[in-house]
Amino acid sequence: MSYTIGQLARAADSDVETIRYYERRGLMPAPPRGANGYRHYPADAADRLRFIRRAKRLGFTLAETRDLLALHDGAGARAEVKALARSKLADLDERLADLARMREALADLEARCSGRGPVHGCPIIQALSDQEAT
Amino acid sequence: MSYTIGQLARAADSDVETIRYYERRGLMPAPPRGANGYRHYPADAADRLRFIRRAKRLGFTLAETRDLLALHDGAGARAEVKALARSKLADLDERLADLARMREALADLEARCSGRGPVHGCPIIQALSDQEAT
DNA sequence: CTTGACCCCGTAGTGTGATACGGGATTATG
DNA sequence: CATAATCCCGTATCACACTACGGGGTCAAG
Repeated sequence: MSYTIGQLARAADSDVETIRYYERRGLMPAPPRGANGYRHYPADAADRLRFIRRAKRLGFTLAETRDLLALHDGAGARAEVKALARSKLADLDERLADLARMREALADLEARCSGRGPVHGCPIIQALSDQEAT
Repeated sequence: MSYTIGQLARAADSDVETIRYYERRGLMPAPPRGANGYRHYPADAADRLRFIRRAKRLGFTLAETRDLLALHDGAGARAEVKALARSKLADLDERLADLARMREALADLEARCSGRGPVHGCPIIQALSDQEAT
């Protein structure tokens, strides 16, 4: 048996509109249609949706996930998968470093703010207003 | 003397369009206009643009920065500034934790992938395809 | 056989932070 | 005085990942 799009959405804990969106974006292949035009999904379509969700959880964008799926579908070498992973890892490291820098700067300011009295003299506002700093 | 929008953009290392955008978004107050309709900015407008840039570097969104500016402009208590900082700190911590989790999961997978041979059997693809995992 | 659930499609809207475009007025430069 | 630079405005576009809407066809249950 095959799924309708609504059944697939329920089976994969996804959403009809999202599945149609993934089809437009090239992540889900266009399935065969019945005489009424309805999409008929094979059983493994739900796996593909889960694959997409897991890739997203690892930080891959839909475009990158599409590439991973293409690799999964058989075209290419394992080296390409590793390269995608490595590049995403570098991306995550960069974002982590950025966020960590923000966090430290803000934590320092927050610690120095008494939280009492008027805004005037608040070290956070002062730091943001600093004439000197860029 | 006062700045035209272009002079202000140069002085604050910003951009004419960005300044107009900040005005629309309520971060920059609408300045007085000349007879020709041109905006005339006071000298401290450049400080305000720098304030915005610094707040962005600390991770505040434009909407949050608008709130910080309102506080800076005199309305409110220091406690509100500290509360905004704390809440943004919590936000940053959450994003850091999310990213760190992603990073660890992906780093593990990446380390286990030989990078040689066919995609079939690749631990990264296998993890994404796992029937069991959510 | 009607009603409601489901499906189709294309298009528009969301939020974030800008950036670009096009047409028209004004001002500064040579 | 011509021309280049700058200013005005509203609207559109970008990336990202959806989500919603409107209008119409189809299908299953009572």
